[in-house]
Amino acid sequence: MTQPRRPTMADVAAEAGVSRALVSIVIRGAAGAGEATRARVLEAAERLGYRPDARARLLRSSRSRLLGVVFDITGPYHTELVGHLYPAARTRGYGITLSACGRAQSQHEAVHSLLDLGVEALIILAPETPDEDLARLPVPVVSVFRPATHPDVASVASDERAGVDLAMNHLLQLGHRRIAHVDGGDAVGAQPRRSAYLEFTSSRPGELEPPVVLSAGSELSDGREAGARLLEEARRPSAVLVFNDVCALGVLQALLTNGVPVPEEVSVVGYDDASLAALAHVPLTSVNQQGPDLAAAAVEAADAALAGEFRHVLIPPSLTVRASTGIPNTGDHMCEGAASH
Amino acid sequence: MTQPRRPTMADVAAEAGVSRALVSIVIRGAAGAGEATRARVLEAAERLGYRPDARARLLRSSRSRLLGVVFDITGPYHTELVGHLYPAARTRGYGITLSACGRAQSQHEAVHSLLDLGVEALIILAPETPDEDLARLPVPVVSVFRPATHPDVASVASDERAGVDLAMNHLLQLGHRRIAHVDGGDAVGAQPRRSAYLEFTSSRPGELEPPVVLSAGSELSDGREAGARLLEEARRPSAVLVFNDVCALGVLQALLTNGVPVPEEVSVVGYDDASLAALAHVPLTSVNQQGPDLAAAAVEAADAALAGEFRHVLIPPSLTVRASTGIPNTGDHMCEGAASH
DNA sequence: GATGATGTCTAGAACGATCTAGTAAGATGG
DNA sequence: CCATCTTACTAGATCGTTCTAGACATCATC
Repeated sequence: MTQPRRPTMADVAAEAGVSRALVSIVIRGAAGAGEATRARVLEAAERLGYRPDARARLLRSSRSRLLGVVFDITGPYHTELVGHLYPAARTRGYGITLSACGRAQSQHEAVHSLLDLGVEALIILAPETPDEDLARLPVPVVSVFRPATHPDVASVASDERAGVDLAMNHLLQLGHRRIAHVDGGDAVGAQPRRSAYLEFTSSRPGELEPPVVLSAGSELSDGREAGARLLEEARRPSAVLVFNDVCALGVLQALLTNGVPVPEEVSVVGYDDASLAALAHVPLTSVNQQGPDLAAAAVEAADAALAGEFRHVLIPPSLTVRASTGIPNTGDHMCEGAASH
Repeated sequence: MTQPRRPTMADVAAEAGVSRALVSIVIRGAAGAGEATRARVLEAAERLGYRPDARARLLRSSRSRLLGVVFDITGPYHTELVGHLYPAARTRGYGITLSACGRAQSQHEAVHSLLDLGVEALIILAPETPDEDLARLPVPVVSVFRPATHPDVASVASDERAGVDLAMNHLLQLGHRRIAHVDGGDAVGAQPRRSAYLEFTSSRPGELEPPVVLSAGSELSDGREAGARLLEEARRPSAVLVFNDVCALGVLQALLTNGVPVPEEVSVVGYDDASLAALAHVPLTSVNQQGPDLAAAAVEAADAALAGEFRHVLIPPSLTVRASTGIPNTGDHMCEGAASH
């Protein structure tokens, strides 16, 4: 049971018959070592099973090449994005440390626990803190999902307007004329999606009927309630664009349990294309925010921010069409399906 | 934009007019400082906005009181448990560092990145590595979800047998006599649930019909296929216990899309009581693994393992009854009309 | 008054890496 | 042959903590 002490650089140096400093050079892959000794040091390190100690490295080095990621453990889409961040960071030579926030740990606590570890930059998913406070942090910050307004805060977000346009054009081409929106209340991303919806509908007075916004939120229960209210509308919309997938699932439940078939009577479009979108009873058509692209852009933005350039990136989304959308069964449409991109 | 250097212990020491060592004592809350100076040091630290540097602390101290948590970012129940681990660790004076595994990072890599950081112990959710390899790691390991067989690996898991018994007794009491099991293939936890099911059914030959096991997996598609096969059974079971909630959702979809109402024709029980169980079209009755208890036990097991005691804990689960289970409407021994709506 | 227990505080050496400055040896050039 | 540049390497300081050993009072005990 006595565990042998973990080998250090000094051990490798002794094994290879060189100085600690040279081992450091070789391990980092830095210039300044001869080809023969480099091989000898690497072989010694291998033989001893040496791994650099992250604590010491973090403490001493000026560039730790470590990115801190703050995510909300309760947000289903957050964890998906975190999964994409690992490869994105790795290919750019960065490491990643996570800190989760949620009921037990505030975003503020998560941020500071990462700063204490000496991360070079922070990637915060859906930050709650105002941009100006983020700008005051001692390391550059990349705000993901929420576009930043402050010049010293970088941001990477999905192009919400483009996403809404994709969904609305899809419904329009299917022949829908009366399209409602179940919004996300004050959740991150709700406001831009709502205004994109309003602008889309009101800019096409000939093609589309006036906007119908049902105020909801990001939870399943919000969707259920909104779905119930949708059914009470005097002239029921033939399609509905919902704030996100979880909420859309609620709408779906409300419709189906009230005997309104989807998509025959009402088409439903979700947002996020989270894994549960495909899991729904009627698989959801949903706007895909391109997680891998968002992740790659976030790491690149962190890299640029470390060089002093604060980018503001918008990633164009795509639309994943599944079974929850179809041609409306009522009235004056027909043979609209001709248009395709 | 010039960020002021982060204050160190030396700064606090100078501000309070004491030595660095004393500041260390006060900050750690260790014994050996006078009441008056303790207050003075704390006030100086507060004034400068001092926060201890985790890197240096980790590097130097023998007891870092840091637990490394390895979880699978793609497992929906894993992230839920991670959320419970934060408060569990905090109340016991531990900190937590996460490392995710998944497509981009193997469990092995995740483990070693945490070891490089100097964690005192590892909590691994559903370890893939054999126990004997885990026992050889330089820090104690707590295996969560998978009971350990090795004496030098601690483990905390849900009592699968008790969970299956809860579900089966529930169905039995509702009047079901022919109960099938859709299993999880080779997923973690599948084997004990399957054998608990087999034992339960075969130990009650008078009350229950012989076991029907449909081999599946942990994915939605596995559930869909198993659900389709269930409908082809010569004598269709009136209830089915499914490996986990995701898979149960698949079964549910297969049943509903084939016009078999749940729970009127077939009752469905899931496992995990994940948040999506309540999100289903027909909310799932599911076995709850008591996440907060599992998390608390995992941290306590890590604590005990650090003291040399390797515990093997089983947490008793509970059953959350929702709409997917009900009285069977066909029965050799029951009247037909009883269960119809 | 010597002796030992405290209780409070400090100097300085770790921890294991990186970084700065500098040395020694050989190559290049006039 | 001397000056200079490059290449390969090393000694020792340094990052910000914790830890060990000990100093210096104060106080009780013999």
